[in-house]
Amino acid sequence: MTEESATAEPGRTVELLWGAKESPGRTGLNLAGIVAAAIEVADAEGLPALSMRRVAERLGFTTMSLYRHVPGKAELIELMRDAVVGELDLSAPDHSDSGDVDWRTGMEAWARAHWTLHLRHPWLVHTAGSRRLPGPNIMADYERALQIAEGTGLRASEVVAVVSLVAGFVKTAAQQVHEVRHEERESGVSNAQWWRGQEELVERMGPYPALGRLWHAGAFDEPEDPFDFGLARTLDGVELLVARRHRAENRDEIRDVTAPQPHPGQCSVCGAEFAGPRRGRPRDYCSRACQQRAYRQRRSATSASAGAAASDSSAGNAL
Amino acid sequence: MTEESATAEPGRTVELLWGAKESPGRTGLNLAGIVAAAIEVADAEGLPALSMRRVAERLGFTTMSLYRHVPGKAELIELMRDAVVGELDLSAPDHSDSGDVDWRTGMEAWARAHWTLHLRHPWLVHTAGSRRLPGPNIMADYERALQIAEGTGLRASEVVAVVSLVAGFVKTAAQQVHEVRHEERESGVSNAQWWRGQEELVERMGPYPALGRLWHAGAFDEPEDPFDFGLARTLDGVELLVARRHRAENRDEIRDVTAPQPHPGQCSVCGAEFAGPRRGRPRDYCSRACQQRAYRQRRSATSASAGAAASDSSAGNAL
DNA sequence: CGAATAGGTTTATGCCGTACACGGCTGCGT
DNA sequence: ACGCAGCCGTGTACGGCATAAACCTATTCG
Repeated sequence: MTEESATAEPGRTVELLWGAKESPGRTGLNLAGIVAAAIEVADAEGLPALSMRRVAERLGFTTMSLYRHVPGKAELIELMRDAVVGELDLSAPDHSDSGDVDWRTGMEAWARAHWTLHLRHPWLVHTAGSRRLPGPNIMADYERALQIAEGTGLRASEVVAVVSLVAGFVKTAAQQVHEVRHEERESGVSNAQWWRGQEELVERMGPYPALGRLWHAGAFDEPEDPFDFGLARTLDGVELLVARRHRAENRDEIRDVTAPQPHPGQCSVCGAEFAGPRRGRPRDYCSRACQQRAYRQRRSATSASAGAAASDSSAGNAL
Repeated sequence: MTEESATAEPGRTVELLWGAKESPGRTGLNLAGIVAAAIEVADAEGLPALSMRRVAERLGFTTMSLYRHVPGKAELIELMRDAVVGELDLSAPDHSDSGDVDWRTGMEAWARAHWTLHLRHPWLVHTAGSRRLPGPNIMADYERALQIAEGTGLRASEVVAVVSLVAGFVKTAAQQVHEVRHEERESGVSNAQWWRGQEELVERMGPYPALGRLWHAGAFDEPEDPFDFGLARTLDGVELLVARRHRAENRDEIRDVTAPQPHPGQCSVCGAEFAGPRRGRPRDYCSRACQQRAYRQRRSATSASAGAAASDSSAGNAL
């Protein structure tokens, strides 16, 4: 998986990524052509099949000729990443209405755009996304995501974390789907067929009661769409945080002012709206059940993470 | 990166994973030793440094000797996966209290256990997790996760999706952290240092206003812990779904969750219209009798519906 | 006109996974 | 006791990989 990065001067690669002049009239090899050919190979045959040889052959040149234009394979992949991110449409920033409208629809659109990108270029999930030298397209895309996430009104560090979370989710979902697809292709057995074939196994060697129950309930016959399901949960989770923050803010304001108003509330656990008491302290939860849930949640949040988990930071990757 | 899997009979590998007898008295090479050595190499030097040669050297044998015990590298990695998952502690099933207590703390514990596993074995994120031939430890762990997720009371397909979501999140979070760590090691520059070095860049070539704002707000100096933050959001998202389901059930299935409805109601059992209370929670039933009918109905409806024809499906990976 | 330079090529090095043929050992049926 | 089969470790070899270094040739520029 390559893994090695630019051994030479970093200035060279930044020039490749950002300079991008490359007089277009030339006849022979050029950077754009190499990158395009590499993307074609990777799209068609996967990252492991991507080699300098294959790219050079496709272009009708010798292997080593590529090295006149690209420092090495790692940099080539970096260039490929930036190139495909350039396919994304960054338009529809916040065109109309109010300024910070609806971070959620924006975030969802961003996620879905990346999702289709991953479907088009399966090899993306196997690339590292180095913090070093993010190309211009990647930077623009990251900026876009941050702008959207800023609409949540969360703290700066949380905004960044939200973008990482959503980007990470998309990547994982793509990974999972491609895994299944890859195995289907390789074995010629569709996933459904495979699970059906496992029926005997599941039933016979069944010290797996839960798996058995779920299997019999059809969980694997009519599965949830992993992307839609996961994205909804993830954004719900973010939205809940946002709602809690807003509530906390508004609470202060309202309390300072003359309070008695029939407080319509929004449950800080399930988000449902409910009619609060007309006087007295406004309720936080729509039901005893949600109150209990919140308690458990609070309790579990106190447990420190066992792992060392270097506190050094970890801003890292968007795409 | 290998990518190829068992070209030979699949029966062989399943035997390796599950058979595991391997009379322990033998002096020479054995499967367990090979797997252990491979794990040591991968832990210490990363997956790309893992080669059959390196493993063999560490054991004092020739490269080809390994092939007497393992069909190939792909299978060796599969064995490594299963072996490290075996390190997990599957205890604390649902020891006490009521049956379905607190899926959330269970799920969080499961996630944290996997998190430390990924910190201990960074190469895990680069392995595929094939649906074929999951080893016994992986199966047991998956079963465990499903059991926990069943506590949500969600539908079968959703339970599976929840496990995939959480497992995927852990993997992604680990990936992001290892990426950063790897680059730090490689470049000798800590992440914080790097971002500080970017200050000029961000400011100078700043068509990145959001990035600039967040940077100045210290988002990258004191970032959120990506694991804790993401896990909380993810589980919040799931919990929201659970809460909504409970509310919907209690309220009797239909009816929009967000619409509290004006007071005059229509009995959801007999359909009769009736005048509801002028304030407080609107009633769902026109009479105590209908309420009771609904209860009985709900109780008998516990029987699961049989899954129809199998669609494409996409169950996939846990770990 | 001479020299520098950019672009493409050739050759070589050292990794990698693994196919294949071989040899020594051990145990079993005769 | 003998032969033979099977297991286990070995040696050699092949094709593929990234890439370092030297080389060859036009074009360009002083």
